[in-house]
Amino acid sequence: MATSMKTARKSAAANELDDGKTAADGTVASAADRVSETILQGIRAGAFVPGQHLLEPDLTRRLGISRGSLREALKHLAAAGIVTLNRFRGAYISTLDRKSVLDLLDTLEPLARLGARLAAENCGTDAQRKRMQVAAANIDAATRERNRGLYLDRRRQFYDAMIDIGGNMELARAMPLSRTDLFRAQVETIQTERQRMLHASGYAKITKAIVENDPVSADKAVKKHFDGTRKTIHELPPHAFPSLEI
Amino acid sequence: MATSMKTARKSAAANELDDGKTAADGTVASAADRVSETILQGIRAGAFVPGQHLLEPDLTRRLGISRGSLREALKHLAAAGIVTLNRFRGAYISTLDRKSVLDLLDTLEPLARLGARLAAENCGTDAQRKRMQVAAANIDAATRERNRGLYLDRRRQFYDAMIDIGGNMELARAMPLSRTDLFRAQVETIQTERQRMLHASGYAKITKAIVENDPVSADKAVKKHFDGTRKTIHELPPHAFPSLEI
DNA sequence: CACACGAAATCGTCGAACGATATTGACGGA
DNA sequence: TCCGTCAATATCGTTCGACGATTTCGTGTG
Repeated sequence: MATSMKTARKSAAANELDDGKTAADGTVASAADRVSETILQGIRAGAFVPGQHLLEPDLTRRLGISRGSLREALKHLAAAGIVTLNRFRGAYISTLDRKSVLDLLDTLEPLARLGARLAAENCGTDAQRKRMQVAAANIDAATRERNRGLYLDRRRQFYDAMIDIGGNMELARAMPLSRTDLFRAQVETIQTERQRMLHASGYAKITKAIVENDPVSADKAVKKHFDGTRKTIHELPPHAFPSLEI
Repeated sequence: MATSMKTARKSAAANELDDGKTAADGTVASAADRVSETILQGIRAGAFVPGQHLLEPDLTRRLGISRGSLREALKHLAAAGIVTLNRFRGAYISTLDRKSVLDLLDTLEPLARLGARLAAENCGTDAQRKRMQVAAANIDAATRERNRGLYLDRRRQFYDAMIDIGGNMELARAMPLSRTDLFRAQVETIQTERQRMLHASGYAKITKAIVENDPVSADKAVKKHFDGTRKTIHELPPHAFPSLEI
């Protein structure tokens, strides 16, 4: 298992990172940051699967960066819980069992509710309302297209918009969104169509409450959203949560 | 300013880190982890102050580690918001303004309340009750001793105990405790004696609710604790929050 | 077939090096 | 005297090569 992009590329054995690309704020991202983002993106797109072993020589060659920069990136991802580092055994994409996922939901929920309340209180300009509505529409479109990578990207963008508008930047740091990407990537391929649609529809309700500047409804919509996700998790079959020990 | 440990040591120009020390679970900590912990500890103890410039050559010499390991550690701390990295200008201990602190409190509060509820639900054994009571008593003792470094260490241990007992390890990852250490270190020297005592007394009330397995009271006690802290922040003079731009 | 042994693979850490950028201070002209 | 320009320095970002430590795995032996 887990050798999807293994043989995909052979020539041009370097740099599939967006070299020296600016990071939204004009500053160029460091090599390690680009690696982190590439791996995260790879997880969302399904190129990296939970449990997969990340080999340093392989990655340095494929990404065209030095071992030092790669190790910085892996360290960063390990701190975020995206990869697990085993001394002398290497890095693995983390695997979440059912309890971890439920714990993650318990942790994320109050933060998401806070974020939604703040966004609802703070969504004052037309540009902000537009941004939320576009983000929600994008999620909806990706859901209908059944494009899993796109869906996870846009889900992330939705949260980013909500947090931005809310204006509490500490929240952006604390919310375990990357770890949630991991869990979503693990679940996305297994859940039923109905569960997928149900989950996607939650974002529209949250958006509605936010653009109407209704913090109470926004809070409630997020709560319902999480309750639904919990229900889905309970319904998932055991094989959705690999038990293979690291 | 901020050169306390500068001249303290002259010979044995290396390794004030606990070499190869085990990290509670038997595994030896990596060099970068030891550096992170040393810097964090230095912040709590006051050896590093917000705004201080961290020079790589200086730190590698003082800590006795390579530049690569140091940079891994700085990257980690930057991700946690403890230090700020400026491209080609180096690393600085982060500085929190009043809004950031209030945002941090808003973010931390729901997580702390969740942690307290879980701990209250889960505090079943005598050992667990004992651990909470000892942690609370330790905070109290450090407060009376007016030992700021000790107080911050034990405050951290209190939260660790609460989270451990609660059993939700995602919470441990998400709670911005290190960033709170930063804010506490910034505030600790400025707040009045009354404010200090008031804050410290909150932990006893939280502990009481937890050992009595009363989640509702635990939640309420944490809420009151945070309300008190917010009040303190509002009362603090402007000079408690450096505005010197990085 | 179980077990010991050794080779290969991989990781953790270090040291040196080079280019890129910010900061600093000197210099000269208005 | 003051201010702008330019070179020197300090520091960072990144890469490369090297060494020891540890795990993993294949092989030979009893």
